[in-house]
Amino acid sequence: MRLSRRLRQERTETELSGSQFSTLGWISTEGPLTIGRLAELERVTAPSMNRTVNCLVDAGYATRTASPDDGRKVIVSATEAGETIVLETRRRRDAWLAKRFAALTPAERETLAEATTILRRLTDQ
Amino acid sequence: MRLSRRLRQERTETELSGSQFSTLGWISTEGPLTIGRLAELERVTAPSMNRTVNCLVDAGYATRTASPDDGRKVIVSATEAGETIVLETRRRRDAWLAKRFAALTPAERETLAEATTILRRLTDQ
DNA sequence: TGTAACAAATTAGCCTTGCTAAAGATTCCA
DNA sequence: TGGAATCTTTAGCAAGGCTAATTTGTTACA
Repeated sequence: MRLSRRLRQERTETELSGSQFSTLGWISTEGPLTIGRLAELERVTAPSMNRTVNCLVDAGYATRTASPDDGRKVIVSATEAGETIVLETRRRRDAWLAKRFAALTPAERETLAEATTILRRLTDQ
Repeated sequence: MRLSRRLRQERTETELSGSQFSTLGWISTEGPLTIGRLAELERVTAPSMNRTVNCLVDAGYATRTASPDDGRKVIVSATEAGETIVLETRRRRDAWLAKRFAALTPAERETLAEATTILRRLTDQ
């Protein structure tokens, strides 16, 4: 929690919020996903995800399309601007972390990588 | 972020929120602290911390006292009820994590412990 | 085939907890 | 002693969780 507050301090005004960026990241790397699936991935309720997607659509970073096979579902895709901002933001955020990471030993970086894997397994249970 | 959302799902209704519990934890283990110091420890602004402390005081888990050496400062201390709930909540939360941790190897647990140390250093810079 | 149950998204409204700006207190120092 | 600095507090805003209820579409079965 404290690390994410610290990272938030590094965010510029024009950037997307944590949830928005994380959600856009999913559809950027996994391809188009439904609201329900995104909610599941972000461990958030469907209404919460719906609002996040609204923000992304309003900002021009994502689009909603009806699912061809099931009219209840909505497919969320990243626009070109969305893909672009994911890459740019990642690059900019990495800059902050990269400075810190540069001060770590390779062994320490490896420890963080392993911890990430373990934590992901814990949350996915 | 996703892990903390997952952990939030394990919280019962009567329990304190994440920020409240974390703040109470500081004064429980570090002893009485000022609002400003708590804000710094939690990486939050003073007004935000002030509100968190209000909640704790209203709930009977903490008390405000004027600093004897500097009238501007306010010392926040844990009440007996506060100390008690920190211990109880920790025990209950640990139960959830403990089940998951039991499934880890000693080496994996060690990796998480090391990662914590490294991350703490990163946030404190 | 018509209808009832179910499923997915959405809307509405609440709460917590960040924030900034500004207002009190109190202290420090020239 | 008066003004700047420091610490807390108040007020008000925004993001982003949540639940409950509504809408729309699908599926199952009598």
